[in-house]
Amino acid sequence: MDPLYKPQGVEQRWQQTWEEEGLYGADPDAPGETFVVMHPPPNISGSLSLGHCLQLSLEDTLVRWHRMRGFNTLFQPGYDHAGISTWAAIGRTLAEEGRNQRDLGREGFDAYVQEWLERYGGTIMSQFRQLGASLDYRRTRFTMDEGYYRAVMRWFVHLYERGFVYRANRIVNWCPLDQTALSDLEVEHEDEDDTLSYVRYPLADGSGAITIATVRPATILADVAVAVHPDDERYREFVGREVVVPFVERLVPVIADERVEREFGTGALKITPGHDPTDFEIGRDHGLAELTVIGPDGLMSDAAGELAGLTQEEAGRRVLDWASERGQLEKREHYRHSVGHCERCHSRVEPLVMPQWWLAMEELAAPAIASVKEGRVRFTPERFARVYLDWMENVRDWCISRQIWWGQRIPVWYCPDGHVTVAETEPAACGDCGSAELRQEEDVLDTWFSSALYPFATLGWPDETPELARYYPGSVVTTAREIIFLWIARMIFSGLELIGLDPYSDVLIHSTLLNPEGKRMSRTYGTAIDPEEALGPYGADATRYGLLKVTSSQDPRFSFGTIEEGRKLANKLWNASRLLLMAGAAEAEARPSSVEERWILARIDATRAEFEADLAAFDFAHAVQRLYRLTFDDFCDWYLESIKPRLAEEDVRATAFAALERLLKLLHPVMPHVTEEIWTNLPARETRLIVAPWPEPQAEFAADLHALDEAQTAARLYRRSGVRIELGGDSLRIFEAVVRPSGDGQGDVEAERGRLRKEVERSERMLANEKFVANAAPEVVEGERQKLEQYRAELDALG
RNA sequence: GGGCGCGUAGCUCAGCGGGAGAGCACUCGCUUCACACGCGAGGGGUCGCUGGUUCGAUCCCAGCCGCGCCCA
Repeated sequence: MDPLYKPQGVEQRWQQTWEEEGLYGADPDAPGETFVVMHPPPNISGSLSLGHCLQLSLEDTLVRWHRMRGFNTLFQPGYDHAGISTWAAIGRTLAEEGRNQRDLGREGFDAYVQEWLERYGGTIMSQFRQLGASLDYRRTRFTMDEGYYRAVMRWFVHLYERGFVYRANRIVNWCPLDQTALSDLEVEHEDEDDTLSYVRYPLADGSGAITIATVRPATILADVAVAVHPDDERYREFVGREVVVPFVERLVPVIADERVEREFGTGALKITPGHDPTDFEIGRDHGLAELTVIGPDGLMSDAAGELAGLTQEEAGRRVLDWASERGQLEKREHYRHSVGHCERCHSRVEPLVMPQWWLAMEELAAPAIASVKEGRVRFTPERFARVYLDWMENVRDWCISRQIWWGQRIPVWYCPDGHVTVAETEPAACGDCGSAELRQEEDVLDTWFSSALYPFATLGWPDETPELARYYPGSVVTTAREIIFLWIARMIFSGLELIGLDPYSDVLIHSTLLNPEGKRMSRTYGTAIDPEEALGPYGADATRYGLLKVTSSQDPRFSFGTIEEGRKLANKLWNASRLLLMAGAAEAEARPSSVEERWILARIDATRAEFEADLAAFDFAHAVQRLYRLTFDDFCDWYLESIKPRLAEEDVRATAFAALERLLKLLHPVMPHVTEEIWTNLPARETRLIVAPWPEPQAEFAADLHALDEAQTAARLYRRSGVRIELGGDSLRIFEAVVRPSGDGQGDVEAERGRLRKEVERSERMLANEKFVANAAPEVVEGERQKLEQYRAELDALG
C-alpha cells in the first residue's frame, strides 16, 4: 500500500466490479423493506454539471446506507427527452450550418435526434458511473422509449375520457423563435427597460378624451375596449360611452372592471384580448372580440392592414406617429417592467390566442394538496411545502400541447368531417363516421406531461409488472427548488390519479450550487464548472464528501476547499489502515482489554447513532462532519496513538480491526471507493463492503464514552503551556502514549494560574448575579456551578 | 407587485438565548518508527446596521442596508 492514497484507477475498478457483480441491481423478488430513489432524469441536451453531482451524491449516500441496512433498494436511472430544450439545442447546432429543424422534415429530425441521444445519453451514464452512483444501470429508461411512450398515451386517453383534457382557443405564451406554445412555467420573467406611451382616445361624441398608457403601441390595432376600475371617480362618467381607437379609428366601449390597476399609468387600460393575458380574461368576461394583429412569427399579420409584415417596433412607431400628428400622443416616459421570455431560447414571449390542448387542473390538484397538507408527502426543508401548496391552490389549467416535432405525439385523429377520435394507438377508422381517412394531430405533448409518470412508467406501468408491485410507491425524491411545480407537483397528482398512491413519502429540496463568483452555474453562460475538474484530480470520494459538506446552506458557492477536506479524509483513512495492516494480521473481533479500546468502540457507536439521525433528517453536511471528526480526532489522534505501544498484541490488533471495520462501514455511503479498497485489504475479507451489514448498535461500551476526558484535558494544558497536571493509571498511560511529553513538565504555571483565575472570576461574577440565579434555567445555573468547581479544582492541581 | 432565503475569521461555511467555531489560507515549532497531502501551537472576528424584548442577544422581535432566488 502506497503512503499516499491515489483514487485514480482504484475508483474505476470498483465501479466496474460492483456493477459486474450485480451489486447495484434491484431484485423485486428479493426480501426486505423497499427503498426506492428515482434519480431525476437529466436532459439529453447536455452533459452533467457539479450541481447534478451534488444531487447524485446525496441520493447515492441514502441508497448505499439503506442497501447496507438490508433494504431492497432500487436506484433508478434514466434520461429525459426534454422536448423544447432538446429542440432548441438542436436548433442552435443546425443554425450554425444555416439550417433549422423544420428543414429536416419530421422523420429527418427524428433520425438526427437519435444520434444526439446516443451521444449525450452515453456521456450522462458514464458520468453517473464515474461518481460511483450505484444506480441499477440495467434498468435505464428513456422518457420516449417504447414502453414509456405507451404509458404516456394511456395517461392522455385516461385524462381525455375523464374530461380533464380539452382543446380550446385561448391565449397562450407563444415563442416566436421556437414556433411553439409554452406553459406558464416555461416563461421566465426578466426586467427590461421600455417606454410607456400615453395615448389619447377621443370620445366618439367629441366631448373629450380618455388617455391610456401602453408599452406596446402596435397592439392598439387590436384594441376592443378601454377599461377603468369601477370605483375610480375620475372615469365614472366615461363608463358605457364609446371611444375611438387611434389609427384604426374603430369605436369601442369604455367598460368597468375590477382587475384594472388604478395606480398604473392613467388608471385607464386599453383592452387587447388577442395579445395580453389579463385583457384576454377581461375580454372573455365582457364578451369582447379577440382581434389579433401579430402573427406566430412575431411580425404584424395581414390583419394589421397597411402595417402587415412590419416588426412590432416599427408598427408601434407608425401608430405613435399617427397619434402625434393628431395631437393624441400626450407623453412618453421611461418604464422598467418585467417581460416574459422563453426559458430555452430567451425570445420575448408573444401572448397569442390560438387553439391548444389543455389539462384542467382543479380536480386533479385537490388530492395532491391533501397529501402534503396531511403529511403523507413531506418536504425537506419544510418551508417548501408552503411553496408547493401556494402554487397548487392557485393552479391554472396547463397548456400541454407543443408545436415541435420532438416528444410524444398527441394521440388524437381527425377525419375529413372533423370528427375527433382519441385512442392509445392509431385507430383504423374514425370513431364517429367510420372514415378511414385519418390525420393525426401534429402537436406533441409538453415534456413534463410525460415526466409526471416517471415514478411508475419506469416500472412498467400500465402493465402490472413485479417491479411496479414492489417499487411503487417510492421513498425519496430530490430536486432543485425550481422543479417543485414542473415535476414534483405533477408526479404527485398523476400518481394519485392513476394508482391512487403518492409516489414517495419525502421530497428533498437540495441546495443550488453557485460558482465561486456567486453566480448560478450555467453551461450556456459559461459559468458552470465541469465535474471533471473535481473528479479528475480529487476523485469521486473526495468530490462526494465535499459536495455533501456544503448542503446545509441554500446556495453555497462552490469551492475546492471542502473537496480537499474529503481528499484528506480518504488519505487519513488509508494511512490509519496501513498502520494496522503493517502491524500484522488478526481476525477482526472486539476483544477490548483497555479503556481506550472500549472508548473508541463507544465513540464509534455514538457517532453511528448521530450519523443515522442526521441522514434520516437529510442533514448531510453534519453527517459528513461527524465522520471527519470521528476519523481524525477519535480514531487516529487518540485511539491509534494510544494503542501503538501495544500493537504487537494480537488481541489489540483484533479489536483495532473490528473498530476499523465499523468505521469503514459508517464511511462507505459517503466515500464508497476508498472504504471498499481498504476493506478488501483487510485480513480474511471475502464479502464486499457495499453489501456488508450496517453496524448494529453496540451499547456495552457506552459507559466509557467519556473515559478519555481526563487525559485529553491534561493534553490540552500541556500542549498549550508545558504544564503537567498529575495523572495516574490509564489516564497517565494514555497521556504519555499520545502526547509523548518531554521536559520537566513545569512549563509556565503562573500563566496557567492566571488564566484559570480569570475563569473563576467570570464564573463567580455570573453566579453572584441574583437575577441570573433566579431567572436562568436551573440546568444552566447548575452547569455554571460545575464549571466553577472544575476551574477551582484545576487551580488546586497546579499547586 | 407577492413570497422565501442569506449577510459570522482573508476564503468556503457551521453555531441560532448562557463564555465566538471548523476546514483552507497565514505565522511558529517538529523529519516522531501510518500519513510532512503529516503532527503540535498560535495570530486573526464591534457575528451587516439601528432600535426593542431579556438577568443575559450572533441567536428572538421590528425597521433599515446589501446579495440571491421563486411566483405573478
